[in-house]
Amino acid sequence: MSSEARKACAAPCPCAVTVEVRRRWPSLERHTPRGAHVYLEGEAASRVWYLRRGCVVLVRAASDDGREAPHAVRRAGSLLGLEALVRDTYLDSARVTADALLCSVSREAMDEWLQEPMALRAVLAHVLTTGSADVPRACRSEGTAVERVARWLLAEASQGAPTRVTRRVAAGLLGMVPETLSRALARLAEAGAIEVGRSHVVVRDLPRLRELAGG
Amino acid sequence: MSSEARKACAAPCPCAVTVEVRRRWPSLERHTPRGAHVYLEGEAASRVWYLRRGCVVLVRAASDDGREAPHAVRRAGSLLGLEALVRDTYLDSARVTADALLCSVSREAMDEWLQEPMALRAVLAHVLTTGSADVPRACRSEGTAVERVARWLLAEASQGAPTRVTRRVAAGLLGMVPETLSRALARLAEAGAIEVGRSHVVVRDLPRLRELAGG
DNA sequence: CGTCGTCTTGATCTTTCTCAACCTGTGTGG
DNA sequence: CCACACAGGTTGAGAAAGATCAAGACGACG
Repeated sequence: MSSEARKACAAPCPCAVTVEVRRRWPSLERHTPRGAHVYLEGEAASRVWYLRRGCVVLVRAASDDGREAPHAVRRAGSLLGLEALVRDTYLDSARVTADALLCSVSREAMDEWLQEPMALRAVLAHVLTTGSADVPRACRSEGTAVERVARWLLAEASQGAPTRVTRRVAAGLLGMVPETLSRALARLAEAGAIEVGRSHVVVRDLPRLRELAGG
Repeated sequence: MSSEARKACAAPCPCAVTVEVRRRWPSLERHTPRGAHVYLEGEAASRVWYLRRGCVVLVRAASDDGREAPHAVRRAGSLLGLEALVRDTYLDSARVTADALLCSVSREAMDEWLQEPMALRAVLAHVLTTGSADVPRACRSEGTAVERVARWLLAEASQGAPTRVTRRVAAGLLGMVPETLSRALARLAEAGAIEVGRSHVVVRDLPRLRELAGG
């Protein structure tokens, strides 16, 4: 992979995968409404999806009490269900949180597509990049709730597109309950770092936010 | 990737990467003693390593207070520092926890090696597999300390080779302090599921352990 | 045999979870 | 067009889990 290609992959979007997919995949697109599931945890992993538009959250059953814990957000330009290449069942459920435009191929077609060295490289780069960009480990030893939320907001801000997820999902990503997230946001707001509304969060004072995220 | 190749990749070891590496990489091996670092977080990502023997833990600085949080264990047969393919610096530090036998190649050589479709596939499979096999998210919403420890022990047991890591590292992986891990192990022991010594943990009653991990 | 580092155990304190009530914007049906 | 139900969000008080601090025990190693 050339240094140039590496840079292209690291860029938020359009990344190499997008380019490759655009060029190669049959344009069998499907609109999927908010709330719908793309695939379910434990289901036979038979297809791989490409998310052209919208937003999808990956959730995994927390335990047998039926609750679920979201653990990653996938935005436009992402491949979903890649575990189909190495496993027989999906590891998590993918739920649409913002109306999505998806195209998919069967595992076999994906295998075939990966005969192309360029495609294979693009996918590898994609996996390495998204894997490392995921939400950092969410546990108490990573700091207090306020610090973790501040860090998450910083990561969001640096990504450009604001994540449109509900409080419940955001809290899940951060490993806390919605109430705690709400309180943390309130603290950050009263410190003047952000502005919080029922349905929006805007960063007001970036240095201050960084400061609150720091220690 | 054929169904057969997929199965081979999913197998614990030797996986496709091992086979490929054995065949292709120049056998420039280097012994690295326990405690040494393979690479450091933030360092220029110039090489990729293959861990032939031993055990390595990946740690990431928790915050600016100097503490570090381990977030994954890599055993024999793993590739280390793959972020070199998509980034300019390493995302975490790799520290040897059991005397290791490593061989490494420069980023450029790795790029070149990846010209081989087989190699590329093996690496993709490897990344997808290890990525999904990592320790599950460690946060309170994933259950109590006892449950998380029980789950971790089950995962360990199913992997065959017992992880030889210190309590400190194990606790870090699970997102708790060593004291909490110690107490959780004591609880599991008094429930008869395991036997705990200063330097060993043996599963005694698998069904009981599963039960304690469950809800 | 003594020292050091790791592990364990106990007491206390902080944080977050839980449960409950209340608020607010949205959508529905009369 | 308005009343109403409803889901998602906020806020408060109490409980529980884990972190912290401190002391002691065990094992490795010189």
